[in-house]
Amino acid sequence: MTTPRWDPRRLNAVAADLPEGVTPPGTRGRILVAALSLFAEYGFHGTSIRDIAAGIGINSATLYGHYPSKEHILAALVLIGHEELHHRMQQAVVDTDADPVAQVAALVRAQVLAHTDFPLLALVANQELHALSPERAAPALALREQSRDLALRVLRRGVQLQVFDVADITLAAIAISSMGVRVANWFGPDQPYTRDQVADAFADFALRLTGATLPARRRDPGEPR
Amino acid sequence: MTTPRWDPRRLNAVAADLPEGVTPPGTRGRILVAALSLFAEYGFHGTSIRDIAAGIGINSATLYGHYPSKEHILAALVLIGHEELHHRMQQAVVDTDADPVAQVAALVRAQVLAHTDFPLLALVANQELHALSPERAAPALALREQSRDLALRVLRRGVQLQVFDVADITLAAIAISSMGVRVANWFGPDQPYTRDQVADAFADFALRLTGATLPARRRDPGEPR
DNA sequence: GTCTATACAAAGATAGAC
DNA sequence: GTCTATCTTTGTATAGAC
Repeated sequence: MTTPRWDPRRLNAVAADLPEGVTPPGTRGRILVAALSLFAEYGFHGTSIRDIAAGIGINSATLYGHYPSKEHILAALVLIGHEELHHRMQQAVVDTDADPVAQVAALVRAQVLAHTDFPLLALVANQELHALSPERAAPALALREQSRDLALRVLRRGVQLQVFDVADITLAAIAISSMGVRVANWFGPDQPYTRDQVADAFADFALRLTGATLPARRRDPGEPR
Repeated sequence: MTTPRWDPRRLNAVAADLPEGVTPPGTRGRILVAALSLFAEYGFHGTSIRDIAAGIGINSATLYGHYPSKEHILAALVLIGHEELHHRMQQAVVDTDADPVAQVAALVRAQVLAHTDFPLLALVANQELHALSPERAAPALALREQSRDLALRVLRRGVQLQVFDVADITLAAIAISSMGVRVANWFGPDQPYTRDQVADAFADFALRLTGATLPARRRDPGEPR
């Protein structure tokens, strides 16, 4: 790929952003951001080292002064993406008290907002991880497992406390996280929802899915069910 | 890519299969199946024309006697995938009576089973569509829109009949379909669920998500909520 | 329909000057 | 740190014989 062959259609997002504090200074950081944008749009194999260099106006050879290979650039992005999600989910549990309903809502909100705030990063982290060698994918996979365990623990506890009514917490966790993962594919300026509207709606969906008892809402007051 | 660089990790599935009746006879069909397997595992750009040819023991030049370009092979697969899903969803509604609850369950079951039965096809249709030029992606996108409209119509009617309690049917439809789309990424021989278990569980999840009134289940009988 | 041979472009990566 | 130049491999695709 030298020139984009057609308008981007893979996602509905604009600027390529990285979370605060993780972008390396100088050219290293600019390489990362340019690669993020291209990997998200065209995929790892659909992006050449020359595309990345051209994106920030440097020579392709200069790239190798900062990263030893194209795969190392992807590995850095994939790790940042997984770290950001895991960090937010951990923080969500820390910031919430021991009520399983509140914990599920906080986890789903955290996951959704991570995907609305950094959709390109989420997309690359999820969909291009397979292009990494096992050794370089391992750190991200370890984080992914920790995030999954966190969600499973919250669900399991809610079932034990009889707050939730789920026959299989593994399937429930998969279903809930699936809703969140896909947010990166459709959230963006071409649709009418704010990040908080999506986070609230999906937290509600997740709690309904768990069979948690919720305050009645959105119906005409007094209308019977 | 000449030799696989590492074990497949992108999905949890085995044989590359196409729906009955759509596989072209002879070499054309074998090309399609080989390409399906490779595109699913390594992506469109991660797969070379030589890889596909080697997968069925023919010369790469022979390929061009059957398809004019690599992109045409992908376009054929992407279209088949979207047709299969759309066909199953249409059939699901036709086979179900006018109860919105039954219709949602049937639609979700159809979507889940399409993804459990042809996970590689679903993955390629969803994740590699972006590699097609707009003209060649258009037929699949049209089918996708029809499938989405079908789901929205069912949801809207359920809300009007006050069977469902959803504040925003668009977000509900996105959440429900997200659960189903992701099935292709995790369903396979390495996990303990059957296709019907997943379909049933996800149909249940979807109905809970819509706020539909459901028969009590899975709780000790008589236990109050 | 399938092969051999090959053209031609693009890709990842390195050497060495500034 | 960045550039020019270049090496080498891989990729898409075609020509023409069998």
